[in-house]
Amino acid sequence: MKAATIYEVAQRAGVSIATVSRALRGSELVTEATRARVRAAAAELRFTPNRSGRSLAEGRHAANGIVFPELVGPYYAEVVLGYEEAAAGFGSSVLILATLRRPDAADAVRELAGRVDGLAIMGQSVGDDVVEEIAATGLPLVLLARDPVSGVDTIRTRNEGTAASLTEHLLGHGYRSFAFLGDPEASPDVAGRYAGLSAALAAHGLDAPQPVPCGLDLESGRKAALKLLRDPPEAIVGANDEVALGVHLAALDASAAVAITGWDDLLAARFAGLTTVAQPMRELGATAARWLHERIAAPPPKPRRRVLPTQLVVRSSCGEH
Amino acid sequence: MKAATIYEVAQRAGVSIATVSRALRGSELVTEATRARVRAAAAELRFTPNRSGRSLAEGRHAANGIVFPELVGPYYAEVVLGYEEAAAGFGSSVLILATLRRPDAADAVRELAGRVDGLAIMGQSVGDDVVEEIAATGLPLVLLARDPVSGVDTIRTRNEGTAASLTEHLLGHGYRSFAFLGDPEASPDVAGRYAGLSAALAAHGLDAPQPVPCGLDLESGRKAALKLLRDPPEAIVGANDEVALGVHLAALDASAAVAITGWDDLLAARFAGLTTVAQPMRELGATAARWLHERIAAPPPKPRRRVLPTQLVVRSSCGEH
DNA sequence: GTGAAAGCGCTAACAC
DNA sequence: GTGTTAGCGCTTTCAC
Repeated sequence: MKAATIYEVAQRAGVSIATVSRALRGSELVTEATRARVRAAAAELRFTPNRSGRSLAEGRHAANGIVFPELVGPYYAEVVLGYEEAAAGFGSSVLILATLRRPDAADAVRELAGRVDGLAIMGQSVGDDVVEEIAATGLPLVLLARDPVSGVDTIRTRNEGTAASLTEHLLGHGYRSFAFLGDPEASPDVAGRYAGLSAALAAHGLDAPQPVPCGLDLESGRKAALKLLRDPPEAIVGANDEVALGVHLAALDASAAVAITGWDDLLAARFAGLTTVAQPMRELGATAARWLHERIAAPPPKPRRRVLPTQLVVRSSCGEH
Repeated sequence: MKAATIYEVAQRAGVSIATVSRALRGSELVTEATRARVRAAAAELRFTPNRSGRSLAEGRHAANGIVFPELVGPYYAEVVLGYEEAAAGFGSSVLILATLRRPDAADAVRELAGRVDGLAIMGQSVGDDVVEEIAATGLPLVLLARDPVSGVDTIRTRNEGTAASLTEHLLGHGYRSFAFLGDPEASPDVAGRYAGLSAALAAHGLDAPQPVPCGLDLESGRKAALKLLRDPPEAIVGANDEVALGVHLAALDASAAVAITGWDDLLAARFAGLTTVAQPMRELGATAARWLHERIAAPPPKPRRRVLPTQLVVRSSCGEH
């Protein structure tokens, strides 16, 4: 059953396609009588305006996109869902794209860019070169959890400050030997957390440990911990909760008593008793959608920057209280 | 900076728009020399074909959609991500839509239907009437985790059988008094789980408990448990992990010793030691994308049905082993 | 208030 | 091999 077009509705209602368009979109320039007739015809034909035709004529997509790196873990899902919720509130549909492991990630992002009125791009998804290229086309953009690119809006969550607080807390427990699991090179978030740790240690006259490069998933954390636990430090700071939970499992297996902290405050962290840092992930996504909406309506003169607050969540994994 | 059109590329390369189209889409009917010239012109202009124009001309969107009810919890996120991964593999973009709490959910789904070549619709999102209406337009559809609708593909996960196994396991622990938290009326999944519990109890000459209606989130589970724990049964079967984890928290608070089970095997379940049932959520989404792809290419004569296997995951929350 | 007609940017017949 | 041209379905002037 082919979808009905505006022509068929027009014919059935005995009017022109222009009138159908006006009637259905609530234009003032139509008698209520004609409008009713058109509505009836449209209903009978189950008419829904073809989106491509409409977009082409209007010159806009009424859709926004979000690009994120990974399919794994609750973190990105939360951001995406916050984004969707806000975008839907503005009447925009949402296109999602996960890039990691796709050899053609840049192409996929370019293609996506052609389907939307605005795009949110998260860290670890595609390089700054691609971001700059797309920004140059004039497409409204907002960067999430990644370093700013000239002229583009950026929203991040606080890393350094809270990492320092976290470190202070661990120092308060009396720990003096630390390990950091995560690769500062791989992500600005991780870099910020490591920097906060280093700064706080330095403030106490302690040297920062060499970071132990480690993927941001549970299994990577567990494996990295297996080695580390042969000669365990007093405290292990994971770059995120999944890593920390992996360490937690390894420590349980090895019956090792070591303080562990994470980052993100996943639901699982609560049940593992993991000391961690809560991030407003949903709000991160929602703010992105809102900024994009504003930028599409009226580009602000200057690119905006925002750092959302994060909060230390102390549980039992960092030691007795 | 306005996006370049095919006309500008054509002019710059000194060819017709048809040649540009052919050259860029890899048609055989173009000299390598012209192709190179066109490519160069396109690159200089940062040309990306306008998606609406292309869709309109091709009569397809090269995009699929997925509709799910809620923004909360890892369950839906997993399904969506499985869907996205598979759809991207087929060259389809993915549009997502969360319906719950939106008064205009049906309209949003209709609108989405007009943007895609195929649509996956999950349980609890919109009613069967909307599904039937959209199915009638001929749009390829696949239903996820919900009761079948005439003529439409459906994929579910096994509930009854595994719920019975779970119940047998609890009976094996010696428990004879049970409570079920969840509303069978609200979801076919919950209904199936309750039915499996009832059947297994009946097989042992036991009456099924009245289900305790309860939302599918942690807080609902916790609140429902608060009442229940005044006169606790030996075992509490939660309709999903979030509910069960809520019960778990309530039981900890009340220092109540009661067996608890969930459903979904969230990451948190592992750390709470929750006995639960693992569902192939990612595969659920991926299968949906695959079926949609197949149905768009060539509609199968009969609607397909599939029930994906689920697996009992025994941990400590159901008692000592 | 309503209709005719000109695009929006692209693909694909059809000519040459 | 390449160009011309007719749509794809819709919105929106411009006439009447």
